[in-house]
Amino acid sequence: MDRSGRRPRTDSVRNRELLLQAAAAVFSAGGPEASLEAVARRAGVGIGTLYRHFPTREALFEAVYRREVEQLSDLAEQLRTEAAPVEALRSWLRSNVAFVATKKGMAAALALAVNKKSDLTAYSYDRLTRAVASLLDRAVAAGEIRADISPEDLLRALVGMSYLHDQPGWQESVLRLVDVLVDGLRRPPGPGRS
Amino acid sequence: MDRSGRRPRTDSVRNRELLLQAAAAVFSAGGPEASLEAVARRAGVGIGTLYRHFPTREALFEAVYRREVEQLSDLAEQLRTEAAPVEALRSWLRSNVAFVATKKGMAAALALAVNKKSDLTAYSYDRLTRAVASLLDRAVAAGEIRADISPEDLLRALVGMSYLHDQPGWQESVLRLVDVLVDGLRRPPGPGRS
DNA sequence: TATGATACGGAGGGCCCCTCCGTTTTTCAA
DNA sequence: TTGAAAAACGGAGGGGCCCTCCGTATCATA
Repeated sequence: MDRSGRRPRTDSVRNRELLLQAAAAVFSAGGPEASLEAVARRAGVGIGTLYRHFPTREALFEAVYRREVEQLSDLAEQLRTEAAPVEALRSWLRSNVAFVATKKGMAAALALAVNKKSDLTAYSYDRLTRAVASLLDRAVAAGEIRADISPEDLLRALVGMSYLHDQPGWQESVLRLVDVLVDGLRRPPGPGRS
Repeated sequence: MDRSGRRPRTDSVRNRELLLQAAAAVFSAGGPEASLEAVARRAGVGIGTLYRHFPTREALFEAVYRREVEQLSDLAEQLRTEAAPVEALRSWLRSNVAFVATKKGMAAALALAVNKKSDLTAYSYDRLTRAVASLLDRAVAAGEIRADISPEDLLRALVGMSYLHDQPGWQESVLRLVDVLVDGLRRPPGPGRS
């Protein structure tokens, strides 16, 4: 704690910055070598220094992401005054997708093993894709829903929406989202954006 | 390999089954104690036996999940002949949500640290939720989209949809799904299911 | 410059991953 | 029934990572 009026030590400030940069680099690369010890090595500081600055894995993650999150927050503010309501919403959602794109490697690195699923999904997704495809194709053939969404896309959207929820009652919200998604599928590809 | 006509050893068959049951139990519980060594301990076999039956973490995961995946696949076949097209699709999607509910603990366990995000999301989601809420509220106020979807739900849906994609070109499919989602939001809460 | 406050580094205990190989169990033929 | 070959078992052990602890080094102030 720096309750006193003392200035923070310069080496402390410098090391904190070094650690943040190293963490961004190491985590973005992802993979198994994304350990906290690797971050410390890359920053050129001892492991103890890393833990003093960021007591938990999550603390480090949060510090690195904070700036980017604020960027997205600012973008929303900007869009709110510069675009029509629905288009502003759509535009922000789209920016968020791009944001996740550049940073998902980092998220995977934090999960330590998330990106190892390529072999797993081979069987599971193939099987489930066939299942959903059989339903999707029939609905499309009946002319009741749009035809430009693939079963893979739909499946991933579904699993993804379920995947991140943790609160009690999350199932209700996912079911509501499923209804929205289906409503969206119902109309033919409308006058899209831009 | 058992290229010969020899019967498989009974202890081998028994241990394989013990391991599958132990893995389901340990992984469902999730948490940090979901190590492969814990699975072996619970099954009452040596760690070497586990690795002989399931050389990789993914092999064990796949074996446990195979039955449940096939169950979902069968359900689709059944629905295909017993319900109207769109309702069959919706119904299957909903069953899938329930399926993920019971098994997400296992998925988290395999990722080793995925469930540690509760503290992380506190800040990040709060910030991003405010951002999306500002846009959502305005669109709702303008009467252009339905009002029963919370910003939290929308955000999680979005992140989730992005989260599971790995193939090149995944961004396009996510963007397409975002369009579907928005189209779905556009109409007022229609004549929902059941 | 002296000194107390602050930060640094890395050794070390614990847990886990995965491999390797001596030991035990099982199958099958005689 | 018996015994030898085949198959499977178990766990020690090397390596890596997590995180803590504390003696040492550095910095801010007087």
